[in-house]
Amino acid sequence: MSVRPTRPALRERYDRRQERVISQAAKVFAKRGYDQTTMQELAASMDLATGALYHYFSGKEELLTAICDQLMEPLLEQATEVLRAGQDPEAQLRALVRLWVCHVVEHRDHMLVFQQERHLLESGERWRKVRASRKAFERLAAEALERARPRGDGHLALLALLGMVNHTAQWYRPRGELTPEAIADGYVDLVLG
Amino acid sequence: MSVRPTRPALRERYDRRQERVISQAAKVFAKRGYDQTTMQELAASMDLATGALYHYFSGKEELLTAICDQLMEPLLEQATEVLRAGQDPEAQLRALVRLWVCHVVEHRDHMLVFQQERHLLESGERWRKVRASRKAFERLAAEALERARPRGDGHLALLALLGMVNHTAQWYRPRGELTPEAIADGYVDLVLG
DNA sequence: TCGAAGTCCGAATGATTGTTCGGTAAAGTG
DNA sequence: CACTTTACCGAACAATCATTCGGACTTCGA
Repeated sequence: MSVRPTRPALRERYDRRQERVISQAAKVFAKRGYDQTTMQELAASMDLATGALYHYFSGKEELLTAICDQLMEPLLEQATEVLRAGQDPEAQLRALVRLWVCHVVEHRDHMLVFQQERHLLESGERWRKVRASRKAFERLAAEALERARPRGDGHLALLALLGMVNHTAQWYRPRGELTPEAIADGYVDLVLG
Repeated sequence: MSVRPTRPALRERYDRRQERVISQAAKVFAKRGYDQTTMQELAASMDLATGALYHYFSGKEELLTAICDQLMEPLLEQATEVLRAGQDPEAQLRALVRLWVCHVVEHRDHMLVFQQERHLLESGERWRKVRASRKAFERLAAEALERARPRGDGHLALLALLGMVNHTAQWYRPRGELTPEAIADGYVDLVLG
């Protein structure tokens, strides 16, 4: 039941496989829905028996939080990095939104699952970390936007930007005409007028 | 099992109660999630026994499609109305977005349920009508936007607008500072530059 | 007022499904 | 090579929950 190996040689493999399970789960959950996906389906989709999943996770819900963590943590980290670079405000905002859109696009399945199960976030100790990450990221975005757009009410602009970027997960297709960078630039253009 | 009364005097009451059940279901589903809500909980939340729900719907999934219909149909109808009025392009767009935001805000629960269960839309005969309504509305919005914003690539602007407006359901609170009209105008300002 | 139609009850049911667990094979370690 | 840890299997279990259904009560229409 979800016990990380002691032996160093196995630990790496364990971690790698665990991450693969998370990604695959995100893919299946995104397509079929979290509740409508049975553990058996999920296991079958990665050529495992149902019991095997419990080597990597204590249960279905932990799998869900893992998906959210795998989504939010690298984003928050990279965003902090970008804003530390200290370019001029508009360049910072553009860099942040580019990073963000790229992340959404690369983690489309994670995003869709996250949005589907948004109602779980509203309460429950288990979700504290995810809630905190989301809030922290939104604060970074708010500050970057405020600096790049000093006049006017930034509040609605921020909400609009959040809407655009998050919504991107719903329509973006890899073979589409727009690159993630072009999308991000388009969004920033809208928001900066 | 979901048989509409023959007698005129009862038909009205039946329809009224059915609508109330739909709205209440939207509320509970939005808060707890569709799959995580049991029929017993749902019935209890409206002081009914579980069996009573099957007077109005043949099953849980029909309740879900009813929520989507109750959301999409009046919107599509009113939108068509607004665009038929034939003002100048920008006024048309503003009117449409106002209508749209108001609708989202008044049917917040419906919207949240709709978004949660978006993955069901992707396939299944049962969802054809809902899919068609959504597509029809998006087409209206696209045309209105195109007319009001003749130069530039309207494609990304449309997607951005869809994102903003739909996302509104996630943060809007009745006691907030922004009125639906102010929100709508803010969105249009962003999109028209 | 009478019979039919409608409304709702709520316990029982049948199917589904998350999770457990005893066992087997494989791989690391000394 | 022993032997311990790790990886995985997959049938069985226990719990949950959508749906059914026979009946009690109410309202309508004539």
